[in-house]
Amino acid sequence: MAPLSSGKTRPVRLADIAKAAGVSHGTASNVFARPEIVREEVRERVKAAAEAMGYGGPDPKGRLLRAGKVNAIGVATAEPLSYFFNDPFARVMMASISQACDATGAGISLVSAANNEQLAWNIQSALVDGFIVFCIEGGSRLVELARERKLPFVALDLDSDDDDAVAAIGVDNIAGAGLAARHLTELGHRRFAVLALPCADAGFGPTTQAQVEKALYSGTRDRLRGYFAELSRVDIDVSKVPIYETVNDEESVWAGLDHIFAGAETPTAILAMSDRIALHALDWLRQHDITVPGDVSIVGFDGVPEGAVSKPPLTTIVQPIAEMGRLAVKAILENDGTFSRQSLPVDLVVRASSGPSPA
Amino acid sequence: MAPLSSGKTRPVRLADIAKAAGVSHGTASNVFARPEIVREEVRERVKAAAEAMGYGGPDPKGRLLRAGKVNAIGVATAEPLSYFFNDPFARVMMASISQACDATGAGISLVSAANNEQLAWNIQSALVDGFIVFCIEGGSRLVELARERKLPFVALDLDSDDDDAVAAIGVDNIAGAGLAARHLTELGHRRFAVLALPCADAGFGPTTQAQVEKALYSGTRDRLRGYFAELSRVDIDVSKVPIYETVNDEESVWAGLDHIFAGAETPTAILAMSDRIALHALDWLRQHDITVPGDVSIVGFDGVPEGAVSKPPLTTIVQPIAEMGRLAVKAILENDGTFSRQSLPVDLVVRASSGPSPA
DNA sequence: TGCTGGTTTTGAATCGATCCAATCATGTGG
DNA sequence: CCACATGATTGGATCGATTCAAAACCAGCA
Repeated sequence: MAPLSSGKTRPVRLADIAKAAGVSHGTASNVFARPEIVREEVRERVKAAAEAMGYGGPDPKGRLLRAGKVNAIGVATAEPLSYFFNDPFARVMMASISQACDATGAGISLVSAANNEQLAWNIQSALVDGFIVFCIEGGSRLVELARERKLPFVALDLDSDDDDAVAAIGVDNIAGAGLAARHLTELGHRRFAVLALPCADAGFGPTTQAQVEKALYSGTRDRLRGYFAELSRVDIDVSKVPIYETVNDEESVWAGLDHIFAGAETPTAILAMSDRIALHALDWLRQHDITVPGDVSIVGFDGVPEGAVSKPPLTTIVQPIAEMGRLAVKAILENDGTFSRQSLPVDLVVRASSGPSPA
Repeated sequence: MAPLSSGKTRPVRLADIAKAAGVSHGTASNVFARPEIVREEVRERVKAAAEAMGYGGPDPKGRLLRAGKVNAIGVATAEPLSYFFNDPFARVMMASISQACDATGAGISLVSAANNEQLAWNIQSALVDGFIVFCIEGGSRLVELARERKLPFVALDLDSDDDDAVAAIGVDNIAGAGLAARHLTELGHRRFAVLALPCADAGFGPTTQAQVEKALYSGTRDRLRGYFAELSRVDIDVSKVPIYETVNDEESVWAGLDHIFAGAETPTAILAMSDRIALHALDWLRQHDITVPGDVSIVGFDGVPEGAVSKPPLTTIVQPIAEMGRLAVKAILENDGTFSRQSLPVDLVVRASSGPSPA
């Protein structure tokens, strides 16, 4: 019942076992960190003491402060954490990021929060050597927060192009979209519709080229520019092409198709700004007995694995997702301050969702 | 060129800005941690100094040591990190773990390594408050390592039942397997085959009941026990039921089916110990023009979402994956030392991969 | 002026390790 | 028997913050 010896058990520290083994804390530390430099007899004595006192090995918390490096990279998003495991694009990207981390022995910390104060705190207190930021929506605030930490970071998806100071990795959206459109025009299509990604945090519904030009998210804007540049080239009147802004989910995509196919002149070709949109569209078309690619052709964007096994398999613009992940990890770990923005090439992969125009 | 003023810039510390602002480090700390208790004038001065010197806010590394709690849980596996994003079961589990973490504001650290020394180090140096261990294969070593850290931890999947001291969350494999078998016997099936999960780290190939009884992984063993108990109950000679041990991938499952259907008396019902096995089996059967459930019925185990959209949709034993994740996170965060092992109930979900016996 | 009560600010102690220059011990060659 | 190289051990300094008891400050009042 002595005031100090009773009470809750404090976890054992390195210093405790050093004292118990009758050596200095320096030596005790060496037993764990560089066992070869301490005499066998002493080493055994210290290890025995550690065992006896239930010491769990040097606490990384302590080591961390001294070492400076966490050896883990943070992956941040404004979505809930489960986004990383549910969204197809995120999953492929994460798989490639984790491969790169495995290769270098770095760990991964998932950072997120749906609500805002939480998010700020999570970013501010994340124990990481750098951030990879998923800029899907509302990315700018995330980037701002990450940058405030003054840690190396890269944004994935060159979303907010207003700020050239942020390091970012993305793809050439304009060229990719051009590829998709050209593929369809070469198949003879003349009547198009666009299922767009979000332009801002607003919601979904029909929109116009002018609206999209003002879009908050440059990815959306650039893909539309790519589409339209190519369509204009073959004298299609882009002002007549319906554009429907979705939020990348089933509900908004289906609403978009309801809207698009309600018109008098229905399209024979659909340009979808993401594979997820395209896959939802495929479901809608099947349910409405519109055959693909017989009646309507559709081309996606991203190149997620689901596209390869859908019915029919999806023609799409594939992003070099694995390469992007690898580069992002490399940029964080070998951060030499020189990295800035980088735009990777994309590829058209023709599968069975596109075919000659019916007319 | 003075020896101290030149050279590489050291990151700014809280103490630096305290000095610059002419206050003590204690006050400077308060400016960030409890702004309301410091006089406005001082607060602004400190903030201005921080801004001017490019201070990124209090470094979590420092805070951590004092605070003691990391506020993150580690999820460990012996597989490569990408396992978390590629394996269907792991993904669903992770999604539910991450939801639970989101709700409490905890972060997630992914810990892994394919090779062994790396793994040990990764576990030993992970900055986490506790571990959730995925015991798929080679789980015992992982559990050992995790336990050595003397942190709270739970094993998912009650794999190594030899050791009752480890906290674990799993399902009643015997009852679940029984449910699967009974469902098929009630449909009139008499000729069975079993596609098993791994028994040990060995490889794959045909095996026997006696072998499985000695299995390293109790999950595999218990599921077989559940199957056979039920089959015996309706007087099926289980010694004649072929068992093929797979490694849960396409190659081994297909090899298993090649083997099973090479025999004279082919089964009308297949018991698959995982949905992943069942889904690969579905592919094999389709390629061999064996209709499901016309010629052969199949029942899986796990309840992954892919099973609901396969062709045909998979009859399976669903595990309460979400509940398991929630419980695991709770066990770590509210660790009061009382938690031990917990076995959750499973459900039979009948879909279209099972039907009456053809004969 | 001295005292009281309240709000701010200070600075030493702490968290748990690692690092490194100095010290101590031991053995070898001259 | 001393000088010196080699190897093992020590203990103070450090990493970057937070905490809290004590001191300082200030205003109001007798």
